[in-house]
Amino acid sequence: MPREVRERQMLDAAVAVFARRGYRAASMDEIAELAGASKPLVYLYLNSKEDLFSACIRREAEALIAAVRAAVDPGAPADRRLWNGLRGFFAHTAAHPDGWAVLHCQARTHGEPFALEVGALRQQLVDVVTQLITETAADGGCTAPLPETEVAGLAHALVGAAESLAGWSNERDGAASSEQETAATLMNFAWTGLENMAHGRRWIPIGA
Amino acid sequence: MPREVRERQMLDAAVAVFARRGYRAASMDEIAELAGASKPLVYLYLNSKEDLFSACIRREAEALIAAVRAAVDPGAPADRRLWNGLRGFFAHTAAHPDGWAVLHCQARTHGEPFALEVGALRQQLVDVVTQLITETAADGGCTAPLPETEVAGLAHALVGAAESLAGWSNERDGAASSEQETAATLMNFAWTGLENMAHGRRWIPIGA
Amino acid sequence: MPREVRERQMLDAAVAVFARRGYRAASMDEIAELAGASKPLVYLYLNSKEDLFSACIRREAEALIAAVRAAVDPGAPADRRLWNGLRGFFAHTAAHPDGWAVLHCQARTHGEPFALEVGALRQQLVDVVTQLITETAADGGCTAPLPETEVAGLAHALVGAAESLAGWSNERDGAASSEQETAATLMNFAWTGLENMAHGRRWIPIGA
Amino acid sequence: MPREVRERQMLDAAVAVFARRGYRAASMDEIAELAGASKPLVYLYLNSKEDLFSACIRREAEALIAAVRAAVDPGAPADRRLWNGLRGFFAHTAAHPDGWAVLHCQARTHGEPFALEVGALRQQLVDVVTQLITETAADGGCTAPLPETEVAGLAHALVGAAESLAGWSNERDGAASSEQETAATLMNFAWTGLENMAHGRRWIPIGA
DNA sequence: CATGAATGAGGATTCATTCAT
DNA sequence: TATGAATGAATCCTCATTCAT
Repeated sequence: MPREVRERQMLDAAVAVFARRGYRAASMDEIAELAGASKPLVYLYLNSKEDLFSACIRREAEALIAAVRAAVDPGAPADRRLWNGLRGFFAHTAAHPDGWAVLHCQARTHGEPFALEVGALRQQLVDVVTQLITETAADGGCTAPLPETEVAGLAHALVGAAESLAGWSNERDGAASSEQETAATLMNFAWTGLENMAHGRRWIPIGA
Repeated sequence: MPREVRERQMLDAAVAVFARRGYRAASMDEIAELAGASKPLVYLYLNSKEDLFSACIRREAEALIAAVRAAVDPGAPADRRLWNGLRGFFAHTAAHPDGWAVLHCQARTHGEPFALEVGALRQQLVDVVTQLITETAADGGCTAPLPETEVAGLAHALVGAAESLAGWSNERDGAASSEQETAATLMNFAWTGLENMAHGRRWIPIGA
Repeated sequence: MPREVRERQMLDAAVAVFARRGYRAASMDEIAELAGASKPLVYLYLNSKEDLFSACIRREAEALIAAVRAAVDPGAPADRRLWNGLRGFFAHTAAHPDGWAVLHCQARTHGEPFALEVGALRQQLVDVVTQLITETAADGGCTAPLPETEVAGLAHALVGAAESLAGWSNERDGAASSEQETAATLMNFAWTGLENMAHGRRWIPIGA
Repeated sequence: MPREVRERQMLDAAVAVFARRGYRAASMDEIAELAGASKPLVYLYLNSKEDLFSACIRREAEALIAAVRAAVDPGAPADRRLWNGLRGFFAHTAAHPDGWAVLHCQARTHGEPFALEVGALRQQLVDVVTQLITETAADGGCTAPLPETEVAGLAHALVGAAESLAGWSNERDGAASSEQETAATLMNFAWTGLENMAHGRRWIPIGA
C-alpha cells in the first residue's frame, strides 16, 4: 500500500480518536489499530504523537479554510459573501464533525504548540470576517467609521457565534436543511446589527 | 488547619492546574503541591481526580451564574438587563480566567460526566438569554413573533459570541476598562440585530 | 467506656474484617469503623496491624482449644472422648465462623509471625488427637503397636478431615443438628479405621 | 524470546511469589523481576494481577487433576484406584509445593473470582472420591447402602485428610519415599473405615 | 478517654516510544 | 515496507501510622 494512502488512513483514524477521547486520553495503540497499521509504522510516518496531532490540526484547518474560501464568490457583494461564507462554514463543520471537534474543542486546550497552530486558523477566519465587516460598512454607506478594535471585537463575536451555532446545530441533528437555517439565523442576527452600527445607530446605556 | 479552608485551597489549586494543563495532563501531584498539602489529604477530602474536577466545575459554574444573576437588576427593562448581564459575565470571566478556562475549554472535552455538568451551566446561561430575547421582542413592540427554534439559535449565537469575546478580551489584557468596552461592542451588535428581527426586518438571500 | 469492653469490640470487629477480606486487604479504617472507635484508639490499645492480627489469632485459638477441652470428659473412655471432642470442635467452628476462617484460612497464609502462632494451635489439636489415638489403641486391645510417625500422620489426617468437614458443613447451612451428623460421620469413618489398624488389619497394595 | 516461553516463565514466577507472599502482598514488581521481564510485558501478556492469579490457579489446578487422573488405572478395582489416586496426589503436591500452596492456602481466601475457580478444582477431587467410595461399597458387598449426604461428607473428610497430610509431609521433607508412606497411612485409615461403614458396622454413641 | 488532621511509602496500571528482524 | 517484542517513566490511588489537642 502506497505511503500516501496509508498516511491518510492514519490521519483519519487519529482525527476520529482525538475527537472522541481528547489529546491526552487518545492512545497511539487505538489510533494504530483503527488505522489498520502497526504502531511502528505510525511512528515511521508521523514521528510522534505530538507531530501526529499537529498534522491533524493542520489538515483539518486547511480543509475548513478551503471550504469557506471556496464557498465565497469573490465578485459578489459583501452581504452575499458573508452569507455564503457562513453557509460554507456550517456545511463543512456539519460534514466533518470529528475534524471540527479536534479544532474547536481539543486543540486549544493542550498547551502552546497546538494552541498556536489552531490560533492561526482562527485568525484566518477572523481576518476574512474582519474584511467582510469593513466592506459591509463601506457598501452600506457607512456614516460612522468603526474603530479598529471594535471591528476586531465584532469579528470575534461573529466567529464565536458561528462556532457556537455549529455545535448546537450538530447536536440537534434535525433536518438536512438545518445548516441552511442556521446560517440564515446568524445572518439575520448579524447583518442588521452590523448595518445599524455602520450608520452610527447604537444602543447607549442610559445614564452611562 | 480547618478542613473548609484546606478544601478551598485545594479547589483553587486544582482549577489553576486544570486550566493550565487540561484534565488528563493535570497530575494530582502538581495539584497537591500547589495546594500546599499532601496527596493523600487531597484524596481524603475530594475522593478522586474525577470528583475533584467535578467539584471545580460546579464551584466555578455556580460562581459564574451567581455573578451574572447578581449583575442583573430584575426590575429593569430588558435592554438594561441584557447589558448588565453581559457586563457581569465579562467582568467575572476576566477576574477568574482559570475558572473560565476550565468551564469553557476543559470541561466539555472530557467525557460524559463533566460535559453534562458544564452543559447544565451553559443551559442556564442560554435560558437567561432566551428569556431576555423574548422580552426584548415584547418590549420593543414585536410585530413578527420569532419562531421558537430561531430564538434558541439566537440565544446560542449570543452566548457563543460572549464566550468568544471573553477569551479574546482576556488575551489582550489591555486596559482595565476593556470589559466595559467588550460588553458595549457585543451589546451594540446584538441589540439592534434583535430589534430588527423583532420587527420583521430581515436579510433575505437574493434569489433564494 | 472501660478499656476491656472497647478492646473486645475491637477484636470482634477485627476478626470479622480479617475473615471477610484477608489480612492484607483488611484496612484499619474499616476495622476501627466497625468497632465504633477512632483509629488512634485502636493503635493505642493494640499497637499495630500485626499485633492486632496476632491478638485475634490468639483469642480465637484459645477459645477453640478451650471449647474442645471443655467438651471432653476426662474420665470417659477414649471413644467417647474423641466423639465429644469432635462435637465440641464442630459446634464451636459452626458458632464462630469468622474466628474459624481467620484461623484456618487467613492465618497460615501470611508469613512467619502468624503461621507460627496458628501452627501452635494446630499442634495442640494434633497433640490431643495423638493422645486419643494412642489410648484408643490401648483400650481396644492393640495387638500391633503403631509406629510413632504413623500415629502422627493419622492425627494430621483426622484434624484435616475435621477441618474440611467444618468448612463443608458451614457452607450447607442446613439443619441445626447438622453439626451432630457431621461429627457422627467423621466418627464412624475414623473410629473403625483406627480400630482395625490397632489390630494390624491393614490394606496392603497387591504386589507392592 | 517467543511469547509462549515468556508466558510460562511469568506464570512460574507468579506461582512462586503468590505462594510465598499471598495474593495481596505479592507485588507485580517482584513477579516481573523474578520472571526476568519488565512489568509492562507482564501486563501485556496477562492483563492484570487478577487475571494472572486466575491463570496460576487454572494451570496448577489442571496439572494436579491431570496428575491424579494419570495415576489412576481406570480398569483396576476400586481399592487400587483409590490407592493410586492418593499416591498421585501426594507425589504431585510434593513435587509442586508452590502450586499446592497457591491452590490450598491462597486461592480460597481471596474473594469470589478465585474461590470459585479453586472450588471447581476441589469439587472435581471430591467427585472422583465420591465415585470411588460408592464403588468401594459395591465392590465390598455393601449390605447397608450409605445415604447420599453421608457419602458426600466422607468424600470431603477424605480430601481434607489428604490435603492436611500433603502439607504435613511437605513440611517434614524427610525421606524421598515419604509420599509412599503418607499414602499408605491414609489408605489404611480410610479403607477399613469405609469397608466397615459399607457393612453397617458403625460406632454408636452410648446412650444417644 | 478520644479524635480530626495529616503523610511517607508503595502498588497496580498505562503509555509513548524503540529495536531487531 | 512492515512488525512482534520490549520498556522507562509516570499516574492514580491506598494504607498503616502519628501528632496536637
